[in-house]
Amino acid sequence: MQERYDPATVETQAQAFWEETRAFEAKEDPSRPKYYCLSMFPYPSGRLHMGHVRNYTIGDVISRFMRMNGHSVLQPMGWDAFGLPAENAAMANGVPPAKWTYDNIAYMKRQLQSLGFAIDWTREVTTCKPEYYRWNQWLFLRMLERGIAYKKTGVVNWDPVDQTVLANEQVIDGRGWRTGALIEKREIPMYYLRITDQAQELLDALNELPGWPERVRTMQANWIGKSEGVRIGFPYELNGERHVLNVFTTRADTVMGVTFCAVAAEHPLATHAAKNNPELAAFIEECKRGTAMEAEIALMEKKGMPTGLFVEHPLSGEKIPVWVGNYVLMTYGEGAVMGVPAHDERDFYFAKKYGLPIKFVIRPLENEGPVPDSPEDWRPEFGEYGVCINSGKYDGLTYQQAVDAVAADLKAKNLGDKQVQWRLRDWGISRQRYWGCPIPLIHCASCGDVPVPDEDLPVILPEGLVPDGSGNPLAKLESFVKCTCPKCGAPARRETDTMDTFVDSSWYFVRYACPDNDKAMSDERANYWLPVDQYIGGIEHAILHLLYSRFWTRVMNDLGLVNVREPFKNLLTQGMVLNEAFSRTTDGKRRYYWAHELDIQRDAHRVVVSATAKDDGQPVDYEGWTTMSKSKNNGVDPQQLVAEYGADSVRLFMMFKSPPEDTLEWSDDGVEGAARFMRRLWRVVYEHVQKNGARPTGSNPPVPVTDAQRAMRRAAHATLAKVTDDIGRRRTFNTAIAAVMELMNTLSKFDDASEQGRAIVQETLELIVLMLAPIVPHATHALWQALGHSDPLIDHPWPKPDPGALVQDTLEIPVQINGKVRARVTIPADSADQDVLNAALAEPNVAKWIEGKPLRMWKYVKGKLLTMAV
RNA sequence: GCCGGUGUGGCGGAAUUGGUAGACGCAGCAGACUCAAAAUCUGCCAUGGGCAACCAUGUGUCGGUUCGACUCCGACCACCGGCACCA
Repeated sequence: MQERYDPATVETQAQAFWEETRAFEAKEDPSRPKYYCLSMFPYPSGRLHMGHVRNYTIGDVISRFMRMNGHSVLQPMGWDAFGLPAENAAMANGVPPAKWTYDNIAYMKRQLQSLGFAIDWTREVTTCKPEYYRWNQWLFLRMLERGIAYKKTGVVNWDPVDQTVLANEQVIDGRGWRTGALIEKREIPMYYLRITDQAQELLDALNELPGWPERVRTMQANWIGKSEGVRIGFPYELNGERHVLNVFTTRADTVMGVTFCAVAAEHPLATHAAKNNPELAAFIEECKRGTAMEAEIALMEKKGMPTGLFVEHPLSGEKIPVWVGNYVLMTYGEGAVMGVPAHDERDFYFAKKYGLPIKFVIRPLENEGPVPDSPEDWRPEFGEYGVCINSGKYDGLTYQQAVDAVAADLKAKNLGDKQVQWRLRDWGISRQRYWGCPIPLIHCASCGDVPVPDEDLPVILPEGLVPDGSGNPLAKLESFVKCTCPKCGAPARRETDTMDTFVDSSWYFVRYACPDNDKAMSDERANYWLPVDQYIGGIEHAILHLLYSRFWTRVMNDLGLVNVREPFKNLLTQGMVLNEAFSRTTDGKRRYYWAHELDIQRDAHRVVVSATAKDDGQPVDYEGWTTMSKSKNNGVDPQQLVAEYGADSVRLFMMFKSPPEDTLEWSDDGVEGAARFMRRLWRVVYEHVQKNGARPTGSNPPVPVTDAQRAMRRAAHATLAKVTDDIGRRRTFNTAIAAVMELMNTLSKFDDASEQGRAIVQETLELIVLMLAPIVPHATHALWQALGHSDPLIDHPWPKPDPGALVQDTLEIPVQINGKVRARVTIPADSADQDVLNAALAEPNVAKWIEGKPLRMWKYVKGKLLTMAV
């Protein structure tokens, strides 16, 4: 054993050993319980960022821990390799997305290997390779056959200058990121997957996922958004024909308070009314400008304009004006809403703004006073449930009674009924982009949309193109587009849209089980490994990716391709890694600065006071803590840290800094602290081995004879019990590491050169090495050998605490009087409650605080504390 | 705007089921070792009062439940994630 801890040597040796013994290759071993530990695969953006390091270290700790606990563990890795950044890089550098992507993959793979993750690289999956994405295409065709995939129009962001569809991310303040042109919404044909058919099951099954965080289940449930209400039809005549404008509401009890209806700008009624109304046509055009992003629409000023058309109130027969509202979403329900200004806040302000009547039809239950006449401002109680008033035959009914009565009356008139409405929309998978999986369809003038026959799959994406920002380069590549119709043989055109990259990531975890199968999408090996026992990834994926994966897995299950319906049994959502960001905006363009490009002034609390750029001395803006991202120039390169401190110190620091589900604020301080701990651990083992020799404990644990020896052994085994629980159940690696550090501090103070003392030191060091093995696998691999063991640590069984070592004879119990600790008493561990009280009353400080006052109550919480009230 | 989350010393965090607030680490201060530096080791380290024992205050803000609240309830504030074409 070397005297000095040299991470570079130790890590090279350990990694060479794992490689020689092919230690990371997962086996379908029926004799052991399986454990599938999956981390969300990275987008190959260039280099690993700290979020990846955090994610994959968590996965590696769990994998190695489960392996030591006797499981056959699969920990795979792959690349979410299609996507927009490759096209952006291509435009910036003139390099095809494929080359850029494969170069990045090669670099990032080396980085992952240098961090010592126990990944089975024989199962590597890359989504931009035909042998992977052919199965996207194959399953898409199966969905088409079953009507799960279908075609309809969808709304996209249109850049009128570049004549191209933009992603939401490429729209900045309503303008195209490259052209600066005002963005328009545009409707184009797209392919959709009927995820809404599964809405009820996707919602119900959330209750069967106890291994998922509550917050993720809540977010998904709200996203699916089941609401039970009433569909209400407002009849109207148009060109002599009778039509019905359908709206959905959860407040059918307020139907007699309707004073207007509002439709989306894209609604047929709006289009009709605009024909002879240039002012309205202009307003509709205005509504169509701006982005398709829901968040921006929600923040817009609510605007409207009357169509001049009226509908009939289905119950009162009143004439109700129809407005166009920029806040009405064509995608929710039927693109129309009823307006009840008296009982809906948004309708209230809309009515105030445009002088529409406000009719109160609900009185709050507890309020018997008069109904407000024409209030200036909205009050929360207006929106509460109550009793119907001014509602004719419904007067006096409560919420549920009124809803039932209104629904029944509407049904009788054939103008509505109770209805379940979902917030969830079908999944649009068409992207007007080059770097993605081609949608396997052929457009024939006579046969229509014709699926590519299975034997012609995969439709291969040509890899050499370089997009220029003016639309999809595939559409300009005649050799790709020109083809013959598989049905009639006539010349035809190939679909040039590609699939949403969420398709790629919706089933990659299946393919890890059988990446080499070129005959089928999945096979029996998938049924051995699935479901994923532990999934780990960023909280930002809590809704979309996880919901799509759940949906896709159900489709595969229905087709008999996998035998699970839920892909992920347990989910750990790690928090974001944050860093400070600095930027300067000139001429509307924002530039982000690296910290090393700045002089940063901080106050005594290390809070940034000001910052100036080194190149021009001018101030830059401090944006505070935000997620590390490439665009913000605030990422930290793990490679530099690994080179300086070693992989183990980086891993230790990432696990110690924060609990895995919390955000992690990056700081350079602390990696050094982790390295210090590693050096100290190394030195303690070295000194012990030098002094006492390496004599493995074996099956006969040391027998303590002194109190100090007993205490030392108890500390070691109590720590083991805690660390086992922290890693195995709680997943709080930070507290596990803290406990080991504490044990190291205790061991440093244990100075005992006797035979028993030396054996206890040996045993404690062995336990420390075993407990840290999943977290810092390289150094512990070497230290295990130094302690005299010849078996590989990676497969050594996880130790169990010795119950005999944990027994305590006496306890120190805090004594509370009126909720404040006033003394501590030392008592035998098996004391009766009354004896503990007597011991406490004998304490001078207790006597002082009681001072003859009678005890109102007292209680001994066994082993924890004694409390009394006077 | 809607949905979800977070808030504890100078800093990251600990307190697992309502039971000792501040474990462990970072930074800082003091000392030891050294010709010196680095490395290492020891001690101190919420605020106010006190020589000390100890006392008071204290977990974003305001209020409540309880013998006892960081933990439960209500209202509010700030920040973070998601909002369907970033991944």
